[in-house]
Amino acid sequence: MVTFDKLRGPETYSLEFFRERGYVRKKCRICGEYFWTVNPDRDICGESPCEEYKFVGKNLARKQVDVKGSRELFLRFFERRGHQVIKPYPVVARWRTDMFLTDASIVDFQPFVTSGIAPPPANPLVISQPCIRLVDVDKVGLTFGRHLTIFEMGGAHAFNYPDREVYWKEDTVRYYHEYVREEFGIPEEEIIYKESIWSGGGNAGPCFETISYGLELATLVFMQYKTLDSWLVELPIRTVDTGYGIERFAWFSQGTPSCFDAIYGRLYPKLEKILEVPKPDRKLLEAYSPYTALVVPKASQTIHDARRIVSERSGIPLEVIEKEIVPLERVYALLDYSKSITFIIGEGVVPSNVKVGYLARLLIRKACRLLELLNSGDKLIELVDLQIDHWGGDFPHLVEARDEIVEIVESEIRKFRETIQRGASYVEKELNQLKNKTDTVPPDFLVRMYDEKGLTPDFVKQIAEKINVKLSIPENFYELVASRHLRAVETSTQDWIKILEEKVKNHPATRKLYYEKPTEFSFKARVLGVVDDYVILDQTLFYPTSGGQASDKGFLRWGESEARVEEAVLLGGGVILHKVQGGTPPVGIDVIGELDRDRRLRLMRHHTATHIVLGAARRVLGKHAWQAGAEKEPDKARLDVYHHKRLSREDLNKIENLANDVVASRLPVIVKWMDRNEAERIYGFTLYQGGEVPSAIIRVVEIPGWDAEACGGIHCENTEDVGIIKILRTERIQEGVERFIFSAGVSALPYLQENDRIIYEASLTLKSSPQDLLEKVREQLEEVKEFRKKIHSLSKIIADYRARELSSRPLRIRGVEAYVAREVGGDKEYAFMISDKLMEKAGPKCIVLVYGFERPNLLVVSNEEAQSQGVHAGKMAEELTLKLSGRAGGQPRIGQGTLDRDVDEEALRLVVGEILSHMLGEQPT
RNA sequence: GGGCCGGUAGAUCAGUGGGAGAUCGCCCGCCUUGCACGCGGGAGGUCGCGGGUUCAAGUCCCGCCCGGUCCA
Repeated sequence: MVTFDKLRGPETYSLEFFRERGYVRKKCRICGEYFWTVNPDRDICGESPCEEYKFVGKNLARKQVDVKGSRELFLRFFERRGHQVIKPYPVVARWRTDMFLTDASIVDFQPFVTSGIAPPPANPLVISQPCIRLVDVDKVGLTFGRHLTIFEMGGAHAFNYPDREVYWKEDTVRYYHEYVREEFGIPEEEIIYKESIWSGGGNAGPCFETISYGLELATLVFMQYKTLDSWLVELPIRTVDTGYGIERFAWFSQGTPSCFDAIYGRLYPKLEKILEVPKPDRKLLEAYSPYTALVVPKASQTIHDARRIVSERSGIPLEVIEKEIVPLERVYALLDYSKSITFIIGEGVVPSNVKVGYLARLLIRKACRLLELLNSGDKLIELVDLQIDHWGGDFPHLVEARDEIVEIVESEIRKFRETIQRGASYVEKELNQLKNKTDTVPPDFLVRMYDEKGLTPDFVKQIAEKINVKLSIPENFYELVASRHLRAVETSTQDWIKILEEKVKNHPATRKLYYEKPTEFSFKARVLGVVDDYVILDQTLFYPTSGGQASDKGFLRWGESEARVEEAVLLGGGVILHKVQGGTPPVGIDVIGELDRDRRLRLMRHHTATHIVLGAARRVLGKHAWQAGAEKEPDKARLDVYHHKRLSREDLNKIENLANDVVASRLPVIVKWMDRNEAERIYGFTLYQGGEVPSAIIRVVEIPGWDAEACGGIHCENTEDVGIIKILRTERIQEGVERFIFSAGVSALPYLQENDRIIYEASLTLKSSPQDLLEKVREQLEEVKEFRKKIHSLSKIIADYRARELSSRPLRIRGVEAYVAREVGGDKEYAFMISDKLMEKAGPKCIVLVYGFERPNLLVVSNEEAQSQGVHAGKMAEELTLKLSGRAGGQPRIGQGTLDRDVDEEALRLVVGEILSHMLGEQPT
């Protein structure tokens, strides 16, 4: 074990090669880092931000290359030096659970190769890997292309095993030196090697950052440690991890003002048509560009600071920068974002609010906002199209996926627009309300808008300015957001597994008979151990819960005894535990294991059906319909897939039909163990629908011409064995993920029968037939509506009639008229109709109605004149219930309540009279 | 996975425990050569679903469904 400090000494970096070439070790007077140079007078390391770019506008390289040229030059150079060229991996790192996007070429080989679980596809190898990094997403453009969210990393990799050394530091540096000398003609005094330590993804090692003319062109990493807290532990496999900046070499070779000119130079005419941003004067750019080296993407340097520094050093006034450069920077960022979007969506990522989908959404929204600033709000699709054209030659999968990419990006833009529109009107309303009450907007308003409506502070401010509300964005805005999300850390529920693993660690891995004899249902095995209720055998046919397939159940028998197997559990070390009920067998004897045959067959059908449905979903919905999760039980299975909109009835029918076509086609289900690299080569990365598979040899389940997945499950031998696939229902479990719940073979029967029963009984109840049921239900609903209307109009007629009747015999007390009635039926609406009618006449009056069939309800209404004389309807209602029964309450105009016991009209008149006299007596007029 | 906001007429949304509303759209009529505007009238609602509290729930509480959004 060593510490990071130990790596900092000169001995780590001192090479024979440097001695040969006359390199000396110097310390940079600006950043204080050590670097190697052949020029003993040099005292600046040359890397940004210590020095400005020295190559802009100059023709320093032996040849000029674009991205493709740069990539080819790099690959061929190393191919000639014994490296095998490997095709690039996806930018979406689906083979890893610890990261979403491929952000370096070495990621392709982590963790399986670098940790020794699987061999590399070749050794040494060379690859040009598209990488996506979103850490500096907001600074893209400011550095004129030194930072990109998407770039190609030229990786020359050698994996050094204890028994096989390929090459290490000396050759790595020699290769680099040769490359820049021979291919680009960079003179030795301009090739600087700066010492550094690289650390990431749990690994670390010393490295050289190579610098020429102020630009870091490559990083040469010697990965040889695992990081453990602050300690470094030696790895058995030392990995040469070099990253050559393919775009940076192109930029340097062309000497253009920005890296974007080098990448997209020939695209500008088309681009100007789309965005209408005039290209600034080349002289201005060449004067400005070198100083963008001084911009560092750190929080300590605000965008404003950066602009001021560049303005001072370049002598270009801030106003000119704002007017000429800033719009261009936005165009640069848009080029970069739209390329990232194209690549991510092109690999089937569905924008959402979770995981990698969230990153895709973030990029699309940032791009939309930038386009709005350039008054080209609706041009993202055109940019994406442009990117597909531009990169389609080198990455043909983008062209194949064009329609899907466009559809998904369009759908996401639409969602964003809706969010913005909804949010804008909401903010305006809220702010207008605030404006009436106070001058200052409370600080949590911005946070609330961001959290609840997804509106950024600058957007809210924009709206506020429109309606003349002053508002300032707090410096610590994102901290305020974060503080809203403080919560308890989730606890691990896997502790019991760890305890069991500890208890069985001395047992050998259980032999998996279920793979050797997937069609057998009974077996003989020896009992190796018993832990609590768990039995350990030397071999087993019981398939343990894994890969979403539920465990087998059955019996263990020995002598006259037997125990029920409730579940089989696979532990980390490969030991399978059989959880039994009804006693455990003695250790050392032989037992007969017998599977619940019906259960196993149902599980097999559901597992094969899951692969078939996934294949159908991918064909109907698109290649983006990756599996997001799956579970197979005996009675049903569920499959979650990524998709950007709700499944329609039509999608569902298509998928169900297609799946059953495959069932009926009698396709064999082929299971084979394959070398990982070979399987990836033949089937591609769609193998990993179920997530990462941590081994060199993987089990591939293939339905020829339909689906192939790395899968550990037990399957039918032929698709026809599945019987039938019935999709029972679908759910949207979260944004961008749809769930299919389906049942296969005999398991589907109870669901179908239940549906039949419901329809049958519904038909019977409605005195209809299953065929006419739908029409009958519609008719009945119409009828109910009609009846409602009829009741309404009849109520009106009766109410008017009753009102006339009542108006002839009011109770008169001190000039106030009281109309009292016990209505035999009616509802609240009817009672109000009577009251409204009676109230049409002038004069102080109140109305007391008891109505309703089952429970007597009470309504008291008092008009303004009566109220002014002291007749309070709410209080009257309350007092009525006190004298009679029940409870009531209300306001001066209206009182309502319920009586517990019925009351006849005469008694009611009497009580109302009493209360009214009392009320009027207290406040005599 | 966790947090927060929301779901009321075809659309956009008000709604304070006590009678379900506004605006636009739709239909009819008036005005007009016609259209738009204007005027008058009308249709359109299981207040997401299910429980609970209450004399009384669109409104308060709980659960579920659906949508939005932020964080990991």
